Amino acid sequence: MIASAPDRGTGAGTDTALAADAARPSRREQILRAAAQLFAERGSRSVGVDDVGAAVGVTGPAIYRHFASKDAMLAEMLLRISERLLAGASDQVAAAGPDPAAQLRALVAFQVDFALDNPALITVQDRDLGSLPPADAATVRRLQRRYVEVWVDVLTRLRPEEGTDASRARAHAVFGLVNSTPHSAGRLPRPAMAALLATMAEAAATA
Amino acid sequence: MIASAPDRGTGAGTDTALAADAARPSRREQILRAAAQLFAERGSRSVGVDDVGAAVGVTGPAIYRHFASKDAMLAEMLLRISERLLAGASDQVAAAGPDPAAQLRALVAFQVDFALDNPALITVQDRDLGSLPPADAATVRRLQRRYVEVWVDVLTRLRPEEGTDASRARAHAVFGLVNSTPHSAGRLPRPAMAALLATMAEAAATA
DNA sequence: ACGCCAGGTTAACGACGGTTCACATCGGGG
DNA sequence: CCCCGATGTGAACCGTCGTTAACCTGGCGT
Repeated sequence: MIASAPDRGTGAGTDTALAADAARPSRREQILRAAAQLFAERGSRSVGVDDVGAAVGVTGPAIYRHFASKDAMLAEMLLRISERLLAGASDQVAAAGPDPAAQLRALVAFQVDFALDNPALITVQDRDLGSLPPADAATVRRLQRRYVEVWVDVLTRLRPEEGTDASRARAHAVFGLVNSTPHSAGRLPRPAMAALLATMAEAAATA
Repeated sequence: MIASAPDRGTGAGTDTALAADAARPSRREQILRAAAQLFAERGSRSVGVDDVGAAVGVTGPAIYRHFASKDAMLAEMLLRISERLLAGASDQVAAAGPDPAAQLRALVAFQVDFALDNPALITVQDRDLGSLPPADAATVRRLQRRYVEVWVDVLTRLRPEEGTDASRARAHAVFGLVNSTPHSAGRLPRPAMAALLATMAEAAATA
């Protein structure tokens, strides 16, 4: 496997999902970002390796200097998102104190920000999971499940009279709500969009 | 050997929107339903014509006795959904009287029922639109836009202080919420699921 | 009884796309 | 200065898949 790009020391910069180094992203990161964009627009199976190459100014086969296969690209993409989401959600809950309502607000804000920052990844994640090699798909699904469980825990603590099945359905519904941003992109300024989604999500979660 | 397949054979949730003749679906309808199911599970590009054929007990090329091409299958599928949704929404609004709140409740109930009845079609519609020949894609998008506008009108009348952009974002968010049902399938009994989704959707729409 | 057509079948074709290969290039360390 | 590893290129390989072709068959109208 190709050696990973040199890490920026202690890397103080917060990276948005795929942007490991915003200033001068390695070719590898360029490819991942371009691929995410293309996959989101047309679906991973409709995007050729040549398309991805062209998007970063390189021919198709050059991709194989950085990734073992097209599937490996998709796998890394989805694994990163899942891990980021899970870690982020856990952090938010931990940082929000013991109040479930506060935890929910933190989770919603986190998910809204993530969705607005990474619409392409959001789209790819739930569209192309099935195009992953089974082993990777299983890993991603495990991570996703744990992410959902973070929400389910909070929601169940918030409304103990509902069962966990209802909480799970609620969680999925809230994801669907927030993740609708790729469909209504750009019509509203981002802060207004963030506020609107957060309001709607919290209302739905607690209705 | 199989002149006409046994009647209600396919156990899993059959999508009512594709069931033109529920009692004895024509081979053509069988194919559309099986294809919708497969497309929803694996994405249209990952499903071969042989797979669709096998799902209805024939070989791949037999499909071409009923459809001009694989694309034509997908096109008919998506055109039907879009038309059904638009017609249904228009009817609901017309039948709900002049009160925007009542109209919204009717729209929500309609969308929830449709999503619960046709999870496969819901999934295919927003995943495989891009795999459609451009002409068909344009038509579907036109129908979808008019469907959204039905919602936007109601939402804007309900909260005139918000602009239509916010209403549009709200509409998309509500669609995302309700259409999350394929992701949390079967955990709750259907009436409970319908009630939960309706409650959440109305709360989100009016928050 | 007969022929035709709707609907199937298998085999083959052709295009597309992922992947590999053999070869260029270039920049940096011994 | 030269070798080497990293990176990229164009050509070729090959499997998959949509589609077509040629042939079969069983039921139905006349």
